[in-house]
Amino acid sequence: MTKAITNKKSTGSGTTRIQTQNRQRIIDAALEVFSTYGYRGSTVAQIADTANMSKANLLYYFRTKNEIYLCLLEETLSEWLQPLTQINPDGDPADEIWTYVKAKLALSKSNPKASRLFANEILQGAPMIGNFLQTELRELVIAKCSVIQQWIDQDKLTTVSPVHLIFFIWAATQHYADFSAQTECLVDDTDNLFDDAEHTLKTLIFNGLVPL
Amino acid sequence: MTKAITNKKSTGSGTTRIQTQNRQRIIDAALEVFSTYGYRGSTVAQIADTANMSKANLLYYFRTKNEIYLCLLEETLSEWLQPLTQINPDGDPADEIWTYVKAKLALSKSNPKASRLFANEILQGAPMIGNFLQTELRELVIAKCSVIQQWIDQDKLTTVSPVHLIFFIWAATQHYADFSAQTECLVDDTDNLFDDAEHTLKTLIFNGLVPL
DNA sequence: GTATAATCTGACCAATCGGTCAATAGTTAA
DNA sequence: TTAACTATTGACCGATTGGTCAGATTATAC
Repeated sequence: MTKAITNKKSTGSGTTRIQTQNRQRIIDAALEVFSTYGYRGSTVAQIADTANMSKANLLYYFRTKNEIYLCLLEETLSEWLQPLTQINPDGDPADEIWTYVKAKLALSKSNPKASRLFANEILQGAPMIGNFLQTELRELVIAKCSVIQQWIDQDKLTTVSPVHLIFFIWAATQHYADFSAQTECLVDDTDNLFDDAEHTLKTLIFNGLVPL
Repeated sequence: MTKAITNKKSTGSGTTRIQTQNRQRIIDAALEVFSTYGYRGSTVAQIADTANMSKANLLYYFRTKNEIYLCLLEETLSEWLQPLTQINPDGDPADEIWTYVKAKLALSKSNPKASRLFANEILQGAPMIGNFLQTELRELVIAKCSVIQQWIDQDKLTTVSPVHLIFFIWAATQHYADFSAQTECLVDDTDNLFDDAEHTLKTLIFNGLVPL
């Protein structure tokens, strides 16, 4: 009953092997291009080149430039937000926050292009994911803010604005992906860049700059 | 001897009144457009429209799109970096750093477009200001890092990596300009956004999250 | 093998891109 | 007023944009 690997489409509603393969090649290329130049600054020809594919063939898999972009955003968004969902209200506040910071920092290191993709999208006023920000992301952030607020109420954390604490973590971690062209110019020891960032971040978040 | 206000160019090397006026109109429009769409995503027609000027006339004042962009970057860069130069080695460390943070936050509030202009440029790999980053900015950052390091050596600050501390301040402050499309979706009280950010930032930088 | 559907391509399209140019309109110092 | 220069424009250019399409090629099921 289960469809074997096949190229035929009409015999079922399934996706062929070549389709799966090529759509992924396109998405990979699109991430490369869109993350660097943003939506408007990228061209389908450039994406096709990067994917080693003719432009016409690319447009056989995705009907428009916009369709590629939306598909790519969707695929990447969940991965990017996953760490935030992992924050556990029942865990130790400092542990939970630090685990989150480390996860975000690791993502910035392992997938900087995803970070730059969103940075470009939001810089341009979030024309495509504006609705997502106002609904799904907003709900998630509100939920996690109330967790943080509870920790504060229980005197387990210093009094801060939860949402600004989250912004701050986003900014500090994604900075290393989004502005890597800059950081790599200014840091001597690029090998230990993320380790040094992690250490400095830990000190700031938990102890502050004032010596005890 | 001094040239009076004039439209004539041949009689001297001076700039006419209309030139000064229109070049400024163009630069203002270019900031608006480039900061939103980045260099490649922006068009000269769009800039001309924003400046209420015909495209041909715009290109009478700036010969190429690239010339507008470079001129705009140059005009904006010094303003953007000015606060960093103001850090005084002889001042009180905490005061100096906090003054810097407040100045950067104020700039993000008053001129978010400039922040987004640089963000776009660096996101795309700093193709135009790469050399500037490697020379002028690098020198300035190294100088200020050694100041911070001295403060640390004198036990006036907790041990952190100075350059990462600077990154951290840049990230946290510019975030509110670069990602305003996001923050405005997620924050309820947008009126006090910068005040709340300032307060949270102060707590984090100087006290950390762990209650005393 | 062969029929059928999936895959791929080059040629092509209208619209837009950055930029030029000759001609026109406006300004200014005499 | 006028002569000389500046400012402005619409029409236009070749190149590139996102996208279409008819037809060639390839893979698969039987």
